[in-house]
Amino acid sequence: MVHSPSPQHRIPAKSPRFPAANASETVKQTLVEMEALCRARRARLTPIRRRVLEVLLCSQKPLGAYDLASALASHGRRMAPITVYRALDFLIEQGLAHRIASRNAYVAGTGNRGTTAFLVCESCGDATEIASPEVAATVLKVLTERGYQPHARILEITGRCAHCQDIH
Amino acid sequence: MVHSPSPQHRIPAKSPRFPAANASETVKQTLVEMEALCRARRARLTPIRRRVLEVLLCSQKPLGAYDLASALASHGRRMAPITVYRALDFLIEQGLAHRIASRNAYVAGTGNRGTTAFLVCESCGDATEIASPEVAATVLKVLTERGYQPHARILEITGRCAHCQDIH
DNA sequence: GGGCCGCATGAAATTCTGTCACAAAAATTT
DNA sequence: AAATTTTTGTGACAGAATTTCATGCGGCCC
Repeated sequence: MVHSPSPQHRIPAKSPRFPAANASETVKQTLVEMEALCRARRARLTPIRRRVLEVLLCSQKPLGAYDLASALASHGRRMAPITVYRALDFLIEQGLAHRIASRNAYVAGTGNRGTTAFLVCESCGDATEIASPEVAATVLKVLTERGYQPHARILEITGRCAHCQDIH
Repeated sequence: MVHSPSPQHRIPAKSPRFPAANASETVKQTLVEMEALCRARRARLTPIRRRVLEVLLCSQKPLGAYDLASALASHGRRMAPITVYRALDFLIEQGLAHRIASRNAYVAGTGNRGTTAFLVCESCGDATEIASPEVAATVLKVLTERGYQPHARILEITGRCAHCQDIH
């Protein structure tokens, strides 16, 4: 079910929706790398933040804040919204997560804090992070042409992914 | 090369926040044009839809659905959310309005239903519609490269506008 | 130790955004 | 005129995000 053979940023293709504790090997390794990144930056990846990041990493699709809150429930009580949002704020600051505004949802990122682009499938909702220097450069150019400070963060490009074209 | 002197889509620069009835001449004219466009398309620009469109046209900034609901209140009762959203759905379908997802807000459009790009100021929230064939082309290219069907609709580019750089 | 500061967390309430189901009204078609 | 489709109205509700106040914890300075 791999969309294209391009080896870009891909997050493990395991299926559990809210994998709680059974993070796959790949996720575990990514997590370790991100921990290291945070240490290097002197940013504190606390247990809560780590757990939010882990759930995001395990999910192939963008998750809503309340999905996260449910996924991280304990004793039947789901995590308070504010807690989730605070964790997300931190992760987004660090480039470890991104907000997909068109879906009010969040995905794990790569740690890169520059301009990032996502292909969002309007059918299945899947969001694929792509590294496209070409798009980044063009956007930067347009921004400066119009007197905008190049703070461009995240670019969402809506379309229909290869997989969903077949089905429907 | 579309540099600064491009006469792109600009919406009249009058100031009233919720202009209710005092639409400027320019707005009135635009409205007439859009009415004609709808007639040509056999799309029904009903009074409600027209009023929503009018408020959007009069506002220089993106408005939230509830801003619209308040602006269109009568007898102290604001318009029901669903009514606003239904009107917005119609307008968006017709390309007469766009959703700025990063702000949960809406702006008037030009009627063009192709790919549209906006420069969104992260400071003042202003959204400027730009016609940038270059960006559109680049995005299209990337989309097809990845096997995406080129349905790209609206592109939001975040930054800080010239005006806000001075202030802060 | 005791007090202070910065930071992370917890909890409640509130507001904002958006949708669903169903009924009534209006326009279009036959 | 009757049937059908489209639009609008109403109430309830889920989901998204922020505000406000309180608590706990580690380090630090005296």
